[in-house]
Amino acid sequence: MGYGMREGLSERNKKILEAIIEDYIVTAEPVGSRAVTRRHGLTLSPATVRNVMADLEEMGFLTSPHTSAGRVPTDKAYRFYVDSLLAVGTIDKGERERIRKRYSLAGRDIGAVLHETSKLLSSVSHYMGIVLAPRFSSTIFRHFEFVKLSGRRILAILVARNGTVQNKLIESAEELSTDDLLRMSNYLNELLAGLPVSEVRAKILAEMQSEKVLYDTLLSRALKLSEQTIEDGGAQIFIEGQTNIFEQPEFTDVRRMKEVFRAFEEKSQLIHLLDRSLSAEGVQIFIGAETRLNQMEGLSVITSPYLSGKNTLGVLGVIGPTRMGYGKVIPIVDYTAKLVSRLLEEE
Amino acid sequence: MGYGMREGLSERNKKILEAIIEDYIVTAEPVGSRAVTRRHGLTLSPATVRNVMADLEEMGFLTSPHTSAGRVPTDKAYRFYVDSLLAVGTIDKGERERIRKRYSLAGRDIGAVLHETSKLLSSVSHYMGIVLAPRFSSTIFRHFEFVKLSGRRILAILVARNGTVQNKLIESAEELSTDDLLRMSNYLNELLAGLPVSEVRAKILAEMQSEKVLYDTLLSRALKLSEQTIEDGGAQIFIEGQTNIFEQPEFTDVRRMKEVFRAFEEKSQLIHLLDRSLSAEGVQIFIGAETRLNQMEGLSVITSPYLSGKNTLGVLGVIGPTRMGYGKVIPIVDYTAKLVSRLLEEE
DNA sequence: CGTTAGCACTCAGACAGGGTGAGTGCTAAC
DNA sequence: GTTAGCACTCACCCTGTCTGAGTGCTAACG
Repeated sequence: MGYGMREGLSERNKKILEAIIEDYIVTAEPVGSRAVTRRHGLTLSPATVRNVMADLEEMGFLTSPHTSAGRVPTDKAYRFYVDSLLAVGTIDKGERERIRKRYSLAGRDIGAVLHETSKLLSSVSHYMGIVLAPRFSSTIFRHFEFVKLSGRRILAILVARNGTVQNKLIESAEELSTDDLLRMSNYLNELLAGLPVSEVRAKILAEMQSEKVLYDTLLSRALKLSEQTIEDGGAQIFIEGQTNIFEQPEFTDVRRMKEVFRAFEEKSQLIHLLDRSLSAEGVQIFIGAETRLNQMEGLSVITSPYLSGKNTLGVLGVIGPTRMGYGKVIPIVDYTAKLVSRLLEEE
Repeated sequence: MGYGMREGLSERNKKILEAIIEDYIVTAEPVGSRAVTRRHGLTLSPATVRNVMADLEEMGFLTSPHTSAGRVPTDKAYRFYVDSLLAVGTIDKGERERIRKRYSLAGRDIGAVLHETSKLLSSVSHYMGIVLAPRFSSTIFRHFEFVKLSGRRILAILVARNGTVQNKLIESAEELSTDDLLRMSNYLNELLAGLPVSEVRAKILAEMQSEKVLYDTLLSRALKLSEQTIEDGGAQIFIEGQTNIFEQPEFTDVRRMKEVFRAFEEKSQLIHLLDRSLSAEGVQIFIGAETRLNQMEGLSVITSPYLSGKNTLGVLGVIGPTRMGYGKVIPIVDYTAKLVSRLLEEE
């Protein structure tokens, strides 16, 4: 047989595997030995290719849906392809221009930028675009404000330096005057200035113990209220272009479709997946089962974190079929992540 | 023929039409003459029923998909059914209890309540739940705040009396001190106190002309900035349970499904539809083409506005197949609308 | 005259059989 | 090691047949 050490593929075998994968990516149909010879002008006969294919199947790179169909790449094949075979293209200039232009409208609002990003990723890749927004707790505290709505109903507003806002309705034990609220705000603003939001809670709890506060009911009340306000609102996620998967032939089956949509209805799992790639550097690729989500069979995820300075803020990416145009999508995700990073840089 | 004046259906014909519709609602399959006699213990022979069915078809209440299938109700039939035949059930006590309980967790935050509502409508009806949130412009002004983020970047925050918040990032022409911003906020808060948000813009424009302002650059700047802030953020809409339509046999076809999901991806049309029923009183029903959305073929919408006092705030409802359990869903929508109204009452 | 039984007719859907073509694995020759 | 040749497999398509549900019409009935 034509391969040397275990799992080491000969050059020729790699070429053939690559041809099969790329053929399958465009046709979405099992690839036969004949098709492989036609494509990529391999000067081999179909019979030879068949021998190689049999080997590749044994090694777990290919399967055939039934005896007389061609071969289909497995997740393992895609993994190998992405790691060793794929020449990641560069994003072409026109495309880059188009992407950049889309942002000129979005303005500076971080939410708008991220929403636009997910739409953009979807429309450029023709798959689904996803963006995990920065956790509020990863921002820097900027401003606290209590607004009295009526009676004991108070709206607490928390502003971060990057312009994101979190607000919560709280019901205080007794009615407070506007003046009291103002003083409370001032106190908290001073106390918390410049702190990462993630540390705010600890700071508040610490302060509660301090002598100064123990004897000042107003301050202690302020702390109590603010403590109620701070709660990570949960990760926000933008998913766009879900209907694009209707175009993918492998999902024309209603059963599969159902599964996929169900998976996206419950976003928490997806968030979990994105969280995992939050700490990674650069583009990450999850193929099929590697996502560790069982409803994601047949789907791959390409992600990249985006940052501001050297702080990782969130993750963006594309979800598509495992049979995805990796060569094109990877640079898109990469470029977009860098662009978003730049846009959010100057806080 | 057995019917009197034009379009006036004899009692018997009504009974038969009703039987057909109700049969079709549960089976989702064309109803044959035989099936009609079996159900509802009509003491008629199939042959007689066939005659009646032929008449009903001619009148536009029924169609047959092909010669030897049974009959299927048309939109017109559902309309007639809903208007004249349907005995609207009452919502049973257990159900009511279950619904009420769901809200105990949601707290008072208006966004949370509405989101919960759409989920609830979906899960109780087994169709899709929709909620159109109140337009921000329909709220009462409560508080303005400028927060300086960095350099010339300012976050403008607008709080309404009901606790909703709108914020916008603006870039001022020149750098302003925190003090300046505070004075600007105070000025605006005084100026706009108690105004409906819809009138705020006009007020600002009017004030810009006043003498007092013309000679005070700070004030005029404040007005300019605030004017940039006020823009109706567009209607917000919650849609939940989209995957429920996978269960409906008439949508197992991938083509149909695609259409429906596409329709919901572009929400503006849906918003337009809900806007129309905003001014109506009580439960409204749109059957198929009555929605005036062509992708909504085969779907009906049941809506009801919810209010606070006598101010209409928004609309909520259910989207399901025309072949929907109207008798059950109508009271659910009605009850939920009343409940939500009560929850949002005490601002 | 409305109602009904009977009957011929229609048509979608299920089923079976034959043909086709793409593709395979094996073997023997190059 | 490579390739031509060949027998074989199997999904898919096409076709024809059968079945059953349902219809419309007509003639008889109370």
